[in-house]
Amino acid sequence: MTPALPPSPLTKGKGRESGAHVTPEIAVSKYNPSEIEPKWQKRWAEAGLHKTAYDPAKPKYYVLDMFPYPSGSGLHVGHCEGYTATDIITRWKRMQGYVVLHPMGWDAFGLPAENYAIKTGIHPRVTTEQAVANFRRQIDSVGFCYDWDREVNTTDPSYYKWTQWIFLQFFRKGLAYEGVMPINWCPSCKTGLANEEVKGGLCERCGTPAERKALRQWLLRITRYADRLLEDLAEVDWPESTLLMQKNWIGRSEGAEVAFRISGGSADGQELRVFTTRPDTLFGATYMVLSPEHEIVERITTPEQRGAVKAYQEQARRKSDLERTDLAKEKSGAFTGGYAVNPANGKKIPVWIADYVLATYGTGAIMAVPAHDERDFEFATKFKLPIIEVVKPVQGPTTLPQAAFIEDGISVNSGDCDGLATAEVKKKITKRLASEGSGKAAVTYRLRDWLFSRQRYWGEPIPIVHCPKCGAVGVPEEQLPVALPEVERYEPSGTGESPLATIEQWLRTICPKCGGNAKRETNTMPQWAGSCWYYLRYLDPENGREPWSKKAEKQWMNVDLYVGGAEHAVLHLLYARFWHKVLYDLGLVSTKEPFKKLRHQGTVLARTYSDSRRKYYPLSEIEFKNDEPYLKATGEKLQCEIEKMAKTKLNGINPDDVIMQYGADTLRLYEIFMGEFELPKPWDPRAIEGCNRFLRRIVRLVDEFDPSKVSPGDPHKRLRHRTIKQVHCDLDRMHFNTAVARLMEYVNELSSAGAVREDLETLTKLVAPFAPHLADELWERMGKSGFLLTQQWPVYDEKLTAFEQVTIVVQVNGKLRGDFLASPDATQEELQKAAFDVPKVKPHIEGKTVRKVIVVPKKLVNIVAG
RNA sequence: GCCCGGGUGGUGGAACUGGUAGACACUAGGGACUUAAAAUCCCUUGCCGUAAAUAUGGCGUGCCGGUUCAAUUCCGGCCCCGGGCACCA
Repeated sequence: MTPALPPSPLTKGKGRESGAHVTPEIAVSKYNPSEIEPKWQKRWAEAGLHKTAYDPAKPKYYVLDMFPYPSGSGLHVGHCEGYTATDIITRWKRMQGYVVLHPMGWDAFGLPAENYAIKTGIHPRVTTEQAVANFRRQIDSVGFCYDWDREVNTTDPSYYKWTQWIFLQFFRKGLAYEGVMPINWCPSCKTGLANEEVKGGLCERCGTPAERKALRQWLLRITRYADRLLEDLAEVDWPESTLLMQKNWIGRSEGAEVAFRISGGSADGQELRVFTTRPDTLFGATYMVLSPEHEIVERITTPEQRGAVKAYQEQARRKSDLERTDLAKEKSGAFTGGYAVNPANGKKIPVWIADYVLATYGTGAIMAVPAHDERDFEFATKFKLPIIEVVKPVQGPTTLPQAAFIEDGISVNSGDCDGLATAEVKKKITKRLASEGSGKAAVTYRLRDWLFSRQRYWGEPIPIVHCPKCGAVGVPEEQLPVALPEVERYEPSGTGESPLATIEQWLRTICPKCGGNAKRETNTMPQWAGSCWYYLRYLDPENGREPWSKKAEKQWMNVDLYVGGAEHAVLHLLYARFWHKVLYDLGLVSTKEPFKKLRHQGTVLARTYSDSRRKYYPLSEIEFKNDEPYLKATGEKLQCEIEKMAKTKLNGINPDDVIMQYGADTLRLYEIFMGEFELPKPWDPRAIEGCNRFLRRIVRLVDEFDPSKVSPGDPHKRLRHRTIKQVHCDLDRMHFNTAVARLMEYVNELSSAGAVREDLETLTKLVAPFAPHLADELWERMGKSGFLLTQQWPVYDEKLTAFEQVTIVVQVNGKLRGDFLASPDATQEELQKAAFDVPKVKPHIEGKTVRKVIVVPKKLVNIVAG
């Protein structure tokens, strides 16, 4: 029934030289990944196995990795973790009959290549090409099943032609506009930064403190989509923390806009509008604060206060973002001399300026309610401004006058609102303001428009022509792409403009509208631009007439699973969602959201070794005594920590080295066996060994297959079905580590108790998504033909996954005292009776009264006695 | 300061909606095979006791308290680590 297996190519391996004195019969099976992995990669490529063609007869699945920036240092094991996960899912889905789209490409515009060009004069295109080739080689060596026919590269003119085309659609809809405004400027990168790119006052990329600089810039009106970017988060299956970050970044607050009338001075009678989330505290507004940059400051300031106000404005201007955030603990400000009237009670209140009020949020002005806002409280205390309580806690004592009471409560000192609850007062006052024409309900967002221009060379040129007569004119679509010209030097020009501004020949052009002389836009797009729509280009990468066809979009969208680092939780994901919504409005895509399910891989950490001066050393310079690290050269004892992999910390692991030593299948297996996919986890070079051993045991199992060693029949039938079920369910939850553990248990059992053919075939199929090279090799070795990717994923029979007998544990007063075996169908009465008969249980209930017995079917019996 | 994650053996980590804590793996120790080594296989490995042959009692999931017959899991308070935000009115 079971045919004898042909001799294994696996048994050859290294043994070619030793073959002379080792007879095949007693050959120890060898697992030689360096032989079988290239062999199968070659066969897969020759068969075009990973090419995807849409098939309406099959369900579709779109699995996307965040495409990498091809850096010069190559792929690291952190990339491989996410790619391994999506590869496993892809193979698993394909075996289940899905047609799976799983592409890869390059986010290749960016600063490192450009900075390298500035240093060396080598064109970024050249370094990028080299880096891409290296990445490609590395990715292929891990055996990932990407459909390379769909490869995209954001720096390819045939790609950025469409990035520019999309920009023009934005421009046409009024979603891209020019503005001269103080922007975040990184003096080191010599370029403007979007709000999202400044972290704690520092440039996100290089850590240099950001400055303010007024330059002509392009902006995208992302704020117009704030509400939809928020609402549609309800449709997606994303990590809770990422959803929260997006929500916080958009920062919607509901409240009211209130108009205060200025009293006295040259601005007498003018309206001063503020935004507040607490209109209920209007009676407690005892002063107002404008941001130092507010346009009305000029007119409201009295001659006596002019000096102080000017000085304060100057001081605020000089403060960098860093100082405004980190160091601005102590409140500061200046009185303008002007007054405004509180519309609630007609009282005149002073108007101040202070930099704790931001020019860019709300209306750039606030009503200050020191009794119920911490910041206003602090400011009022410092400048001795009146504090009037208008909200009392529903019960218990208030925090005043020691601290502001910021909770909701019951209104006091608020005229006819006294005694009402905060929520009610908010509505009542807003309504009244509206009827008096001095206010209305309002919503404000923290989100700002997206600064979309960079003064850099290595990016997509913004396809705009500046004409003295017609203004900014979009480049006609048939003239796209506006290609990057060759330049002599890559440095930004002295004026802060991009190097493109120095290429006269390229710069000068004809206005598409009037035919007069005009100049090209010299700003380029930020790196995020290309990644805002790459997932759409994969659908139809060769299309020369349009960015993608409607048909392809309908067939493949949404992305069913998107995997990438959590560092993109705000930037890339917000920008891509924004573009997608604009494309939706243009009728170019049919879904509101691009990425249905999103998961982040956890960061891969590794040990670092540093001396007392915090200088890092590579493993090669370290020796271990009693497991403790010492520097070989000096014998100094080193400090060992577990940190994120970084070049500077010398703790990076190159997948090439792992593949050379253990093979790609072992690398893949270890990547996902390390720990839970979404959590950070340390790379332990020793633990890889276990994964390699596991694969070798599988090889032996097949190699030494001997049906006579196993008990008759199909002894592992239930275990087999249970294993299928568990692996399947774990993959569904992306719990790869436990799926592998289940496979290990199965292999352990088969190794000790022998296997039937069915076991080996099932095992090979189950292992295939994880270790595809080895699986295909074993499949062939078992006399089968074809690739496992085209085989059917094993199916389990639910009935057979149940145990024939289950262990029932017996507790007395919650403490484990014994156990017994029972049928899973045993009744509660039977279980209870059996529990009392367990010998070990008896002494614990002797002489006691049984008060209660709890029986949990298939699990336990708890006897409560006392 | 606020908002999220997370604290489980020597180590990485398991444990579905409360029901045998420590699956699976690594390390370490012991043994088998071998001329030897590697590989492989078997045993032990949370801690503390009693017994020391099979055995057996207690403690134990960051800390303190609560709910429950039963808590790694639920609730309240606190400590530590990682990430995000940081005057957003």
